[in-house]
Amino acid sequence: MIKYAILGLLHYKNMHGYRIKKHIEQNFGHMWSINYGQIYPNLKKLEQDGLIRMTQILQNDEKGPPRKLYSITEKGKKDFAAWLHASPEKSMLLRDPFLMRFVFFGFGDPERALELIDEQIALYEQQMERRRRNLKKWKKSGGYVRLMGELGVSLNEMFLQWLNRARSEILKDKTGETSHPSGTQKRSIAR
Amino acid sequence: MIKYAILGLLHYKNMHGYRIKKHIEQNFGHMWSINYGQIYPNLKKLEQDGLIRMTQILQNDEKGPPRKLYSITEKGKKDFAAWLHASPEKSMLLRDPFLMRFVFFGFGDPERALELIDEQIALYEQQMERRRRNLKKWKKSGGYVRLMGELGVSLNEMFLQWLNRARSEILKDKTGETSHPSGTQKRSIAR
DNA sequence: CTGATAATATATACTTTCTATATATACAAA
DNA sequence: TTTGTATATATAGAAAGTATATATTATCAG
Repeated sequence: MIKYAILGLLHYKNMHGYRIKKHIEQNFGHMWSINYGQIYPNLKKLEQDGLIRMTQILQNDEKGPPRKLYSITEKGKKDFAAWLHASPEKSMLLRDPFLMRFVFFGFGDPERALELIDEQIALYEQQMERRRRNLKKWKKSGGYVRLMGELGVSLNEMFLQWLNRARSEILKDKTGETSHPSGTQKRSIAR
Repeated sequence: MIKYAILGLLHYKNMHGYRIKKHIEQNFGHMWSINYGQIYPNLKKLEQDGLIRMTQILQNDEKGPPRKLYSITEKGKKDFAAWLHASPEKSMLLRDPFLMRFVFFGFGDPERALELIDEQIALYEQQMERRRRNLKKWKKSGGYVRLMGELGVSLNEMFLQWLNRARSEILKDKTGETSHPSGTQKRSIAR
């Protein structure tokens, strides 16, 4: 999929790897983060396959080594268009080391569970501000990119609400019935 | 992270690979889907590291080849507990081939974009039913697992709302100003 | 002016995750 | 008897993600 993120960005303008990473993080980087170790091998492969081409090496006028500017080829545009109009094969994938812990909190210390929830709340409140700021920038720009930004804000809001609800439920359970903590899992998995 | 999903599940009871996959999908499989190609190599590695142990080979009373039952060791429990109480290193990752297309819909055919959105709406309405059904089962079970199920439902609801909003906005844009489609991206990426 | 630090940029080795496919067992149906 | 289907394990290979090395230049401290 990184392949198509790169091909898509090169529709806007010619870019070098470093810039591509910045754009990926700023545009659909709400829930995405990418690495140089993913960018450069992909650029190499795409060039080998003739989907992109290195057009020029720019001497960096600020600092650092020269930039390798890539542009998309006709073949690349065709490949991208075919992908864009195809029905997505796979569905949404959400992976979160916090949520992975959450389902198992019943095996751990409820105090620590609450601490970790508070960490998450703080983290996503911070992120919320950043996302709202970015949204203002996108208000002017193309519809799809703006809508994507709005999804990021909605997701963040929903998650914060859920975290707060979880927090108060666990707190209630802990103080209310210390002898029968419903959070203590034994064989409570659905079959 | 799959490592800890396996170690976590083995806290409930001894299991074989096939059963572990089913449980992963049914418990936190809202946004997760796992493959045998991820299960068996992990079981192998965990056994080598002494975190789990193959306790018995059960002759399958239904059909198919014998099952290899694994149990968690003391070392495994210690490793799991340390992970459970640690602050998560990385943050939420959302990867979705539909959303990846969505940000680039401006480079494609708006008609097709609407079709793909409708596909997603149909898909998530189906999923919504399944999730609500599962939620009823979890009402009885442990707090954390149930809360996790509720997150799945909230996420699904929010996403469906967003899809419908996106749908009507794109439709409005298309019929309203055919000469100035705001969906047509040129250089509308945030810097 | 020399050396340390920081920002820009590319590159590669390695690990984990994911996909695809092969193999074995047994029951049921055609 | 072959074909299909459900159960179960296993492995090869591709894609994604992490960690780290290297090069270039500006800036600032000593």
